[in-house]
Amino acid sequence: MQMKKSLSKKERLKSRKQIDKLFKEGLRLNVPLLRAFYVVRPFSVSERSVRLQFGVGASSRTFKRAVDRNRIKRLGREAWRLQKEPFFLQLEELNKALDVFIIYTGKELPDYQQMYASVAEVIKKIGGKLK
RNA sequence: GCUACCGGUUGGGUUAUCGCUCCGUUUUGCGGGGAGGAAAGUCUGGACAGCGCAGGGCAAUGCACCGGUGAAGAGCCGGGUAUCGGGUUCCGGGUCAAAAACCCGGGAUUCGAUAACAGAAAGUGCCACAGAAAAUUACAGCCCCGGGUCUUGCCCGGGGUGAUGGUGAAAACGUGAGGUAAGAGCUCACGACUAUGCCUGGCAACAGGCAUAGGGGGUAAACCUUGCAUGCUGAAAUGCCACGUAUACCAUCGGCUGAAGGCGGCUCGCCUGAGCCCCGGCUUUUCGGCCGGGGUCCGAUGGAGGGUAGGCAGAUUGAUCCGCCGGGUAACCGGCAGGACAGAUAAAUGAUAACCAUUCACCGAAAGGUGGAAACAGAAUCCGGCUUACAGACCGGUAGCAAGU
RNA sequence: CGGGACGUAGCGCAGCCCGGUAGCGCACUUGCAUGGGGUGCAAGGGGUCGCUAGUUCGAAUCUAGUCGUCCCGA
Repeated sequence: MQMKKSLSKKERLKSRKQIDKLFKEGLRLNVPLLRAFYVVRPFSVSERSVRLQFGVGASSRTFKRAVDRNRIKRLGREAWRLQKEPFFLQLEELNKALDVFIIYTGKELPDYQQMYASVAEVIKKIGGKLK
């Protein structure tokens, strides 16, 4: 596929139903600063499902101001966008689809470097478990 | 000039690479738009939508000097009044031998700030402690009368008094004179205040003047009274489409008698019999019997329950903003031509790098170099306001300090 | 997006309506009782009443603004 570094609407988790299901049935994974929920689905071309869907969020309990929550989500999306490519290839090989949702669990506003490193770790761990 | 405080305006820019969202065109490229002055708090006023609605009253809530403005308002503008602060000037007093200066008090005028600014003379309540008394009150004191006692005096009883005393946040108009047994707005003069009437100025609030009457503590962000305003709900409103489920149950109404005797409106309640009808199996020559399964109403509206959690409309161009001209003290209004104006929905507006502005620290004689800092904060139906948060820069005002004229 | 409640001692709460003394239980400190501890008894300390203004002579209480915590509505 082209545009390997993009992250359009289709590749983001948008449906409330799907996200609720993910929290309820998905597997959980903790790394410093982040908590990830993920679930592996069988992939079929006929129904227009997407191989890899992603979402990110932060608790409004710990981050009261909307500016800070927006900032965390933007940094999270950016880090995911730049690092998801090898992941995608692995899924294609296995013919599976994957949903991932990341929640920021730190208490203070992160900078880009921290976020990038944490997301990299999440991808590494999930990638290991897929095998 | 510096520092502090207050008010107002503004709320960094350019480029490259990789992305996000909407629109357009074409087709997988290109072009264009993409957070705020507060988007915030949700304190207010509307628009819009659904439901409700004969008329009147009560209740509840909100507002409260006057005029203007506006769709409306607890907004804004102008004016009035009150309080506070400053300046100028005048008068009186104190300090001093005297003047100046300084301090205190008052008047006039001017500048600025603040005000939930109707009513305490409709009624009710409250005013701790202290004090005689906190609003029809007498503790001490003062004065009068009667009685007791030998008189001054003292004691007992009755009465008058709001001047004296100390208390308190607050003590029953102020000053002077008359008056009295002692006293008191008890009376009088002047002054202050309140109410009413008239005159003058003003659209009005109100101000000034004259006359008459009055003696009344405070508190309405205590209850309350008066006047005015307000139907309720709130985009999760509301309309449509798709998906999906159960009319099992209750109420009202209509149709309808059927494969079945009638009613209750559909399996045991009654007449009358644990009934009747259909299908299948077994048995029987048939009638019949036994076993198993199914049926014994349909529809509309509302309630209640269950299901769905997707899409479209609402929904982004409007009481809009910028510019010029005109009117108005101003808020604001009118006219003109051109331009500008996001639309997401687990929710776009971002990341990295460089440079230029702003500013701080250090190095340097300078040019310059090195390293930092940059606030408050993120649209969610849309507007008008209010309130709160805010780095730096610029403008204005006030106060202090330093220097000069 | 729209409603509502609560901030008082280390902890859990009362007082607020209708203004004047801040109180209760547990905990803490000291003493008594016991050989010691627990239990019990007696005494004591500890408070910007979330914060900032206003009304009032006077505010935990009334009013306004503000900060924080929690809850409810598909």
